[in-house]
Amino acid sequence: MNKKVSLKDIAQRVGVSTTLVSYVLNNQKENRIRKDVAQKIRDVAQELNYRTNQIAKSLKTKKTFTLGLIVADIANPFSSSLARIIEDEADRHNYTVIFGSSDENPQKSRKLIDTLLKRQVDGLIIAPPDGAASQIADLQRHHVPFVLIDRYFPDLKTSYVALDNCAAVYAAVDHLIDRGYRRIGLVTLQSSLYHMNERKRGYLAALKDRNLTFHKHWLKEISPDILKPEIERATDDLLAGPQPVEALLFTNNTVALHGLKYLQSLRLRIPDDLAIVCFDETDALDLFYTPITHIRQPLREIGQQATRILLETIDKTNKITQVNLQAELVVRESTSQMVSKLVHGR
Amino acid sequence: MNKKVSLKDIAQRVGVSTTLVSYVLNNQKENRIRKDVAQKIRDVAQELNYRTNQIAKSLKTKKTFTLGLIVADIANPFSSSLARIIEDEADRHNYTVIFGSSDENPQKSRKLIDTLLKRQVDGLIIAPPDGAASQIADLQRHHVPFVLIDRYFPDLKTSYVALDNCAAVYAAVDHLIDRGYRRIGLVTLQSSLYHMNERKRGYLAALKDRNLTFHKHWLKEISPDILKPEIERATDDLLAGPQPVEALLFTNNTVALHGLKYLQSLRLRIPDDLAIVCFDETDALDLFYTPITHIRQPLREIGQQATRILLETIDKTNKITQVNLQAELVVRESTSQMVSKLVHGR
DNA sequence: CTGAAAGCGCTTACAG
DNA sequence: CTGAAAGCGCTTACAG
Repeated sequence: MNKKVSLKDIAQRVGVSTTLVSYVLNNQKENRIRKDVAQKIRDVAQELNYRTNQIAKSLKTKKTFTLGLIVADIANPFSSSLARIIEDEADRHNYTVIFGSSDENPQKSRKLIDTLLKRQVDGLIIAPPDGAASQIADLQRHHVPFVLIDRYFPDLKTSYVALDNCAAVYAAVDHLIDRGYRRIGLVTLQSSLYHMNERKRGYLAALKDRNLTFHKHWLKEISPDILKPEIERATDDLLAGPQPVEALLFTNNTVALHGLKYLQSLRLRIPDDLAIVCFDETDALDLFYTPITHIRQPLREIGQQATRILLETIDKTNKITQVNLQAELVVRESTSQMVSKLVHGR
Repeated sequence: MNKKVSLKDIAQRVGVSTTLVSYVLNNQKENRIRKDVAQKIRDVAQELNYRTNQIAKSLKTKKTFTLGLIVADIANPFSSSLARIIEDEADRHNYTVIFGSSDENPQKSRKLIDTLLKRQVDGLIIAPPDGAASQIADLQRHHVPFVLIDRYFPDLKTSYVALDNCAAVYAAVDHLIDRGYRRIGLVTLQSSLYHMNERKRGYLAALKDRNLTFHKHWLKEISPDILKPEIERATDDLLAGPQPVEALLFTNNTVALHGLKYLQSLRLRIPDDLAIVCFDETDALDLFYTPITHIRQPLREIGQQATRILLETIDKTNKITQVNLQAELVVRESTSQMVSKLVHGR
């Protein structure tokens, strides 16, 4: 790269001090600087194609205007949609974002936090993986500005923006019951993360409140490592036997994707053979032949609020803000009123 | 945040110079430094939880170990999949990545380049929007290390990693003709970007080489701003009249998504009523009731090669590398052998 | 209205 | 084997 032009270069060219150049280019002390000198400085800066060295500026001001974002996997549409919203909101405040994917792995997440902190990001937005509670507690202890998204640790008093996952699933199950379904299965991920437990809790609570006895084989907890085969086996199980489930709820977009794919291959008729609700809204859902009832997270709200809260925290460091948002149940044909099995063969 | 600990803090605590601390922590001059002193320094660094200030280091070394990535839209799975691959490859070389979305807008792309350069990224990976040729030429003139991905400007001698788009579409159309289809439509985006033109060119060349006369109403060029209604109208057009098309090719993932959605709503039978080929592979495709023949880009290759080429360029600045990769046609049921219209009503 | 100087937290050529 | 000192490119309190 060509030697970059610095304040000093401009100063020499104009015949003033770097102090003055700095003031002018930062629009400071405008009333105390001679108009013609200021203009000359601007002209030369323009002419030399000057570009602030943000690194040098940051070293001095101790502010990088950079945010660190740690998601589970930027290739997952849930993460990348959030990333886009955060990017835009950050940009609105002249912040830039560095991202990293943790792959739900606490070692990776720890390494990412370390890397980002070395780079002096002004704050972090983190979707923490299972097992990251201690790292988060560390951040807190060292007064690093951060806000959690999507997941959080109820034992830790930190800022976060998350969904009321229990209520979201509760509403979905309630809806299924309203529509006449009684044997309702849940396919979810094995995880000790709070948000996943909440989804399970919402399911159980809804069944209970409607006086449906829960059969434990209706609840399938899948290992994330061998997602596909396990989802297929779980689905087979749920549909086997004399009392197959009549409705199925998938608790996130990955599970839903593989689940729906498998149902497709089984040539099951939705909702006649099986009603379906999916957690998360994805473009993919639209291509399924039956429009799918799904739980829509307010992604824009999550991303924007997280960014704003983080920026506030960066300014005055002691505030903790916790935001719980409500999901929206988007009702489509995959949960139409149940038709008795004896009749539906039309 | 707590006052961060610096080399000086460690030096004072141990009673040595910062010089020594710097050498030890960077594993330099190891043979010249007393083992016990080195150990003591390491211990104290550990104890104080020291973390290098990468900003200060960068200012001195003029290297940030940061890459800038400009994609069209990080929320689009094509971009985010590439981002993930680039992230991993960069990480393998201890680089971190800052990203930004240009929304196919040259003003945004220019602003992003400016922001990233101010932040002293060591190099850029860019999927340039239509109209960005001059900015790219500027980068080149100022010897900024960069490599283009997905798109490039044939008039500019720059590094890039891209697909042989013409061959990709040619092969797809050829395949359709092999399978008995004669009236083949193309739905693509209005764009003067080379890669999009190449897709069109591949389509026309394939028809020509197989002696099929091209009817210009088979080629629909859609405005990206009003994608959905235009795709619907284009599809209607192509299917109307006494000579509707028998097969349709969508030239990218966004067009494909909207196109398939619309076909779905029309309750068209694929491939009986219409054969389909989509450009780009997405999870979404798997949910369509007929498995879709599609053009698969070697995303891993694109992302990894782009990253590696950029890192090479950063080291020795004068090299230009241009990589053209071949797509793979993944044949599925949406392009099964054509059945004569008179017979297919079984 | 303007500038000399210190300092942000590192690295590193040089001297001893 | 170790350290004093200069310098990366900025900002800014202070002096005039």
